[in-house]
Amino acid sequence: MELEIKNLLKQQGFSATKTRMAVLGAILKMQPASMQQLISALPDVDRATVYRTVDLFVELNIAKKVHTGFKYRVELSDSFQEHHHHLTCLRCGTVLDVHTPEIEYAIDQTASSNGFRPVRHDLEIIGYCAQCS
Amino acid sequence: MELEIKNLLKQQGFSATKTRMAVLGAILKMQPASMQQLISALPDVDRATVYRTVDLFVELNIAKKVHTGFKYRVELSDSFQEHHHHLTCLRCGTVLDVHTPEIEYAIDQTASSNGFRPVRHDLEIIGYCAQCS
DNA sequence: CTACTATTGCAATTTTGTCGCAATTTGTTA
DNA sequence: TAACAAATTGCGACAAAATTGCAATAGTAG
Repeated sequence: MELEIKNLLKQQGFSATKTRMAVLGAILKMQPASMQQLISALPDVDRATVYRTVDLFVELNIAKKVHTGFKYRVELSDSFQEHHHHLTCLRCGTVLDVHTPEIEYAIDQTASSNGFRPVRHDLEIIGYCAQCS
Repeated sequence: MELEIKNLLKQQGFSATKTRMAVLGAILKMQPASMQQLISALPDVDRATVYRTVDLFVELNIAKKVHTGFKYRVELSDSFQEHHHHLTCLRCGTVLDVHTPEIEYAIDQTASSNGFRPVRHDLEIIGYCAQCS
């Protein structure tokens, strides 16, 4: 995975620097990761650089920003892992990943029946997990 | 609508002040409205008051925060208008409201099949509208 | 190795959101 | 309606989050 992305960066004319690889590593390890989490996990990388690197990753479609609760978090884009949604627990904060064809289908149907051509979508489900219910 | 909410406020032990009604009016007119939009639309209301008022509305389930693009916006809660989702056009910025039972059903199914008790959800569809496709 | 370009850290700044408190407004009671 | 108590608001300071310009550094090609 790291190698694949390293090549993608070079291919697009960007360097696969240690710093960028460090940010990538943190995203891989913590996803979905908030900016604050990434920043604290990378004490040797400047805050501004973390922001700029994440923005670069988003532009290159390596990562994407999703919402869990009321702030966005960063995770690998759908090109590098299966498209999925998050179930966020209000009590313990656990984030569960789910993939459901039915939801995808319903979303596409709804969009096209409105003459809308969907590019992407973002679904966030908030509630209580099995343990906290 | 304003009257209904005025009564709800009083009923809950809060005053329906001019300031609060002004914030409500701005939400009604601009929804979904970003905090910055609300703040600029209400030059005579202090920034802190706008935040406090929106928070109060959210607590009382008069308004809710939703995501369109990458910051949250404020709109009336589902108690005062039909639950819906947004189709946001990348080109012209139009936001289309849609309501689809199929999506709701699929979301509930997915949540419960994971032992998750959903409280609310937020779906945002990004793409191109009929005119801009 | 040298020279050029991209990347990074740093510091300053902007934007966003919060807090305590004094002043004002609102609601109540007489 | 006058006056008091409680709720609400504005103000100013502050804190946190995000962005920017620029100089120093690291990466890359020849």
